[in-house]
Amino acid sequence: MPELPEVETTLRGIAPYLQGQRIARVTVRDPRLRWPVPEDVRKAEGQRVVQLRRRGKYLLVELEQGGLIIHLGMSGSLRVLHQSRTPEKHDHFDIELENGTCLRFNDPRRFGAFLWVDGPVDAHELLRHLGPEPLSDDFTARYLHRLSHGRKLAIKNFIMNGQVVVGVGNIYASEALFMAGIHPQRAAGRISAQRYAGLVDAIRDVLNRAIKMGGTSLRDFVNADGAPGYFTQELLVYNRAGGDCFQCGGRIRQKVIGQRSSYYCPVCQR
DNA sequence: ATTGACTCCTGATGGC
DNA sequence: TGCCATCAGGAGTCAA
Repeated sequence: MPELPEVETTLRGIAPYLQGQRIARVTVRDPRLRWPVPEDVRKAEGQRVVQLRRRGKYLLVELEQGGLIIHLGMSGSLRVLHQSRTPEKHDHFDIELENGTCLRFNDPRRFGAFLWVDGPVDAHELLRHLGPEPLSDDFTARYLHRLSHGRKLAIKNFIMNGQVVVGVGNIYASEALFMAGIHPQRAAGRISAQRYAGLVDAIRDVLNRAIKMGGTSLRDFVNADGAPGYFTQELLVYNRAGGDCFQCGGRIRQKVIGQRSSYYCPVCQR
């Protein structure tokens, strides 16, 4: 999926067209997503978009009364259409504005979500237990170090857990751990405060740079204009199994950790 | 409480 | 060309 940088890229791409505009119609063409799309989403019709925000990998559409939550899942994308286009396969829903602009959601794997929230959009249960935003001041080495105390799970799984920190998915977890020189399988509780400081810096740095490049497109991520992200060419280890480590010249390895492919340099990462 | 396995689904890819 | 296995960026849920 879209990880934090891809969701942020999507947000920045669609926000200018949505903020302050009035929603004319919500059309659900195929409600089969991660959870069936509720009829309630049509409560958005006639309402003005007060604000568009991101929380972790969730896009939040705050309306005058209630709001919408959109998650891109693994293969979802949102496109802004300036003129009408024939819906294609996997185009699950449209949010049409009074000014004629249309936001169209496509998701082949159907792991995405489109939900209605009564009341404040942040109050939804899905968002209740999320950890801090990695680009906020709440995300510190001290916080990570304390939270990891005594925990034996692999550091990669630890930082990919949304209750620990949001937005770090499989690609950027591998990248940040390489940058910080930490082996992805190291027990989270066996990493010093100092090394956590390096990891926090690495996570912030890789996410910020990826946002600047419009995200990573391995196969299907496209932004609101339908263009891919360019961070793919900046990846240091992800998807580079067998390639040379840019730091030591050794061989990049691929290993399944917690059911997900992980990439790392066994020499540089301990 | 913490952890790991399983699950949802379609599509791309590679081997034979 | 077809068939089959494998893999894919997420994350909720369940069982141990």
